[in-house]
Amino acid sequence: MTLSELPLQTRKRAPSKRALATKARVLDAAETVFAAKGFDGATIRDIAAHAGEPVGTIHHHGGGKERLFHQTVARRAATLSELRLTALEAAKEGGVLTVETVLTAFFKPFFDVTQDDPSWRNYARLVAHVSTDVRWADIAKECFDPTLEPFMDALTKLLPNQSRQNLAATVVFSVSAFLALLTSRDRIGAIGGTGASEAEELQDLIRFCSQGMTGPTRQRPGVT
Amino acid sequence: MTLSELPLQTRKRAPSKRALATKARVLDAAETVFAAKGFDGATIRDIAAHAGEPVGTIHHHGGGKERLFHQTVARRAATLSELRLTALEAAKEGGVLTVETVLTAFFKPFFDVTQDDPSWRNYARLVAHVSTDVRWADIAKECFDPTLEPFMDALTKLLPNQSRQNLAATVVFSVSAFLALLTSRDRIGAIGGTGASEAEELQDLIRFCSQGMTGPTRQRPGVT
DNA sequence: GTCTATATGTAGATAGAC
DNA sequence: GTCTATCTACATATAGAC
Repeated sequence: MTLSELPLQTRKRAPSKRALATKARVLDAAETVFAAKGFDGATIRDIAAHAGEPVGTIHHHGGGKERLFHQTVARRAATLSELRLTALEAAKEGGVLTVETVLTAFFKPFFDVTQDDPSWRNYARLVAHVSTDVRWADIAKECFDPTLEPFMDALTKLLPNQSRQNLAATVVFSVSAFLALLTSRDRIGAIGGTGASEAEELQDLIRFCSQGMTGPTRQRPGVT
Repeated sequence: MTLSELPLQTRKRAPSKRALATKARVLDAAETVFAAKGFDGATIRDIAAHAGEPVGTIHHHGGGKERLFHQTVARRAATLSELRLTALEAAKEGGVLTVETVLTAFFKPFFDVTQDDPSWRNYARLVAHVSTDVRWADIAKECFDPTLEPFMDALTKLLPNQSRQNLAATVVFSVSAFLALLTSRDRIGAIGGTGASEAEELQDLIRFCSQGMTGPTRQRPGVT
């Protein structure tokens, strides 16, 4: 992934308002198409058609397919990280920290924006692609791993008897379950019959993960 | 997915021994390449090179890219299903059924073959692709969902107070966590430091999921 | 910055000799 | 059944006019 490690922007003159709007349209279209078809299934032409722009414009703003993909993933990552860290801070100030409140701070902000905004739902599919495919490990490391650390630290304090390895495993399990929730609600419905509300399913997930981490035989450090 | 729903074989004359060997080589190569690069990233030429066969032969035995993919996924699915159902029967006969033993019967057979045989590890990556991408929902339904039902039934009996919806959700969470374990061990290691043994991580997973399923859960009025 | 036209490569698929 | 040669389509990318 050499290309993806290059800086996303080489500093030039400040772009015009119109140019920024075009670039936003390009990234919006790229987000939609990459989310729907993955990196290999998506084509520049497809993205161009979605953006209502000529093919050349996609290359001009995207700087090649791989860099365009990287930019598309990175665009919302900072916002997402901020939402999560803010939620974690709020949880810390709001009272006793528990495994459930930490997991809620991690999951709920992302979940909530996908409820309000369809483009964030697309972004969730994109994140699932990045997390699944080993080719994008560098992008995942850059965009998502840093945010994970404060949460890992909080969980480590709440579960002092667990090995770091076991905790890391359960966190990875939790994140993959979360992405499954964001991307495969239809599948849950197919197996279980008429679906529950999305909010209920988020509660199911948080309970599942926190119980998985603590377990009935271990002492819960606090009460919600 | 019209093509994938077509029967995989239209009955012809029995193929020669040599032809069967060639077809096996084709499917082996397809498995490797599809697992590594996904459906869109893989090319027929790439598969041909891996198989040491000319391009035309891949088409002859594969019947087009989509049918080849379908065949590749289906080939090991029956074996996998049998391993799992046998393990479930053995667990039933072996003593008291618990959530842990049911999950073990589901996870461990697949996990074990990936330990013994690298081609099964490739197959695990392939299964992850199929489970992730909505395009292959039909293939997943055909190859994997039927096996899921006896396990769902066993879990339903063990957790009678849970709604079917909640159970379905936790099963989907568990399966995605399992696939994460099979495909992203490196990632667990990256977050948690020097990794535990694979067997330990399977135990972590089974404990995580069974604890996640038991304990207080969402219940619904009117649901048995 | 934007758009048109085009260069260059490679994809999936097949026809027909062996 | 196996392999060669080839068809057609479309991919990424760029050069250069506006």
